[in-house]
Amino acid sequence: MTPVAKRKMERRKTFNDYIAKKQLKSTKQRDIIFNEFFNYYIGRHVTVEELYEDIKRNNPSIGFATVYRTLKLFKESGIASERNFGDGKARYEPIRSETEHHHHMICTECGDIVEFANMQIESCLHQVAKLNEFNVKNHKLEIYGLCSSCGES
Amino acid sequence: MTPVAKRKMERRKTFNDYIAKKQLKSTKQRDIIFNEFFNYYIGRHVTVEELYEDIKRNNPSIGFATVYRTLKLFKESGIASERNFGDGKARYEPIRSETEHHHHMICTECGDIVEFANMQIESCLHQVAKLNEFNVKNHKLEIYGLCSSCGES
DNA sequence: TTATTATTGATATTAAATATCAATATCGTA
DNA sequence: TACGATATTGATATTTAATATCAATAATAA
Repeated sequence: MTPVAKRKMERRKTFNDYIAKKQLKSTKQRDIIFNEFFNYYIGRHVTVEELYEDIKRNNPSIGFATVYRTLKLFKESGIASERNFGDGKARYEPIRSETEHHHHMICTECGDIVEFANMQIESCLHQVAKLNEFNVKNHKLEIYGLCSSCGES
Repeated sequence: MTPVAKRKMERRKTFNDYIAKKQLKSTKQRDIIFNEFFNYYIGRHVTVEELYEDIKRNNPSIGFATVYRTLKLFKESGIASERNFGDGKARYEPIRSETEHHHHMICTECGDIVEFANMQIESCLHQVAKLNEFNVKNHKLEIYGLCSSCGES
């Protein structure tokens, strides 16, 4: 099995476990949204509206509210994360790995998003938290500026 | 002159310069809001609504829209920064120094905000940006979790 | 199969951000 | 100091994303 396929199965299991634990039900709509989101949006940052428009093309009967609620469910179950890049719209992104925590550079000119990970930053940050006796659950680092295409760096 | 008083004058000058450059006008309302914001909200993170309610007590004639617009002006002129801690409301904070860039740890239980600065994180981050030929204009790091009072760290 | 309970989709509501606009204040200039 | 051009103000309206509501429907356990 390829690593990608393996990861896909893990996510599905995590989601199923969450469904079971919370005594929720698995539905056709959730399956459709799951597949669309995790097949086509790895490494991307999609708004509820965008995903809804996308899914509607092949599944016209699915409602906006269902997409909205399902993305929240993905987030709650730990297989997706919610991002906010300052344009007033929440964005959702599939979590690729349990361990790797990545961050974003957002170009304020063209909207392009570059992802990066940096172990040193991670360790500094946990050190700072430890000093303050702060129990870290989550963290985000966003760099705003001009990407290589838009500005002389 | 104390450092605080000096900083106050610098901010005022920055703001006046911005006003002049953009051919805006200086008004009583802007003065009132300026004083309230920079006298009482250093190190704090105030919403438009909160500042409006505060100012209204001594200046009942000032409108919400004016407070809203003036905080935007502070931000544009570089003397305040806008923050968003995930509760859907924009918060404004006076910028204390031109050089020091600080970040936030937000307790998801009690809402308490602890500020911190870390040179090593700053330099890592600029290094990453340089590698990607990304021209940094701004950046934010937020750590979410439980503060020392709310959770066993 | 049935009873129970969660889900769905359409729509309504909420709340923050922002736009509108007539009345008014500011400011450079005569 | 008065005038005219222009920005500002404050009340209110509008927009928009997020969320709540609810009757009809689908999923699951017994």
